[in-house]
Amino acid sequence: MPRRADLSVTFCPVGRSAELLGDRAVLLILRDLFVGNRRFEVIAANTGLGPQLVSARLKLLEREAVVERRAYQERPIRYEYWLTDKGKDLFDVLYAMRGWAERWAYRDGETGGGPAMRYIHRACGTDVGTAVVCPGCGASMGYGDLKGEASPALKAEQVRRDRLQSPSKG
Amino acid sequence: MPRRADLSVTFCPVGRSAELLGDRAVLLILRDLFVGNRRFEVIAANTGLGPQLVSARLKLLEREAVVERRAYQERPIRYEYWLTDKGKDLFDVLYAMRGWAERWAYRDGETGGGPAMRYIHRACGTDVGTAVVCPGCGASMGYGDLKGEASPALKAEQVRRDRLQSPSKG
DNA sequence: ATAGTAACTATGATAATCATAGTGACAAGA
DNA sequence: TCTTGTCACTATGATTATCATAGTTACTAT
Repeated sequence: MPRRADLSVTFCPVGRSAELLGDRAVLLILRDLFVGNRRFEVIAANTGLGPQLVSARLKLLEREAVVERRAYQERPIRYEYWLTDKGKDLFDVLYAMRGWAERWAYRDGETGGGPAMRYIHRACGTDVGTAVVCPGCGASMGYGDLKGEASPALKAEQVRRDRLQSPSKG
Repeated sequence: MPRRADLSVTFCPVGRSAELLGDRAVLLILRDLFVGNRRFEVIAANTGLGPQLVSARLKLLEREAVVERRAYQERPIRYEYWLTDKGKDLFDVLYAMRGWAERWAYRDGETGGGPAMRYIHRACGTDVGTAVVCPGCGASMGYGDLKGEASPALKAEQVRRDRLQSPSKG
């Protein structure tokens, strides 16, 4: 990122968040981490970002204590990236972004009727739509309380991405 | 922005939002619009962004129907930028960003004890902290239901910014 | 010895951002 | 009329980030 005026160090909380979140690559990587994609190659493939960008952003997220690198095997040593508590607490932001997109970012019928991604409140089983408070039981919901399910259109896209990455398994 | 792979057209709702919101300038401009800064020069000064960037992003936001340009005077013709309904609906995202920053982005005592920005639920007068449901009356809150008040530290910073822009009024 | 896998790093072209300066249309005062 | 001032931008050239592509490292499996 280009060097910026020192207005970048601000007391404004939105400004502070924007330093980290005002970056497409960061948001896409966070999305993947929330969905459970923890490995470098998977994240790179699913976000469509080049490996240098993924590498740079994961390092940034680690430095910011949003993400934590854990070895999942020795010999050859391989790592996964896990959200920390600080990272998991970004769920509300991503969930709000998703809600806005569901309401505004699709043309009619583009997703085949329903939302692009459905969320079910684990505790009571209701489809929460884009609400932040469960319309079924009234509980407020955070990370872990919701189970996401991709629409057929989104699932199909994910399969296409996998094919692109490993054509041998076609 | 550099040309990207066509993975940018995705069915993933977070991905769609990220196309617009994954940009520091966009987030800072939106913040200003939510705070009530609607004029070009004020936005440029308060965000610390150059006029070309502000110009480019306002055009983008207008194209995306998030923002609407309205003349506030003829001769000489001058414009203000107003959030549309689609724009106002981004409040939840910015509010979630603010909440995360309040919880994680400040060192102890940096803001002088309290939050950088306080929000009061207009309907019942309680300080909502970083909650999405009013801890006083239990109502869920959106744009317009909350009144923001900057902490002394943040206010001081805004004054400094004004001084920078118009030193004559020092 | 060869091929494969996962997590990266290196390179050069392209594109975005920055600081700074300038433009156009008008108003207000000397 | 001439100068100064205001607001909303546009223009320019240097700097920096991103992209596509290729290569590296360290192993395992055949």
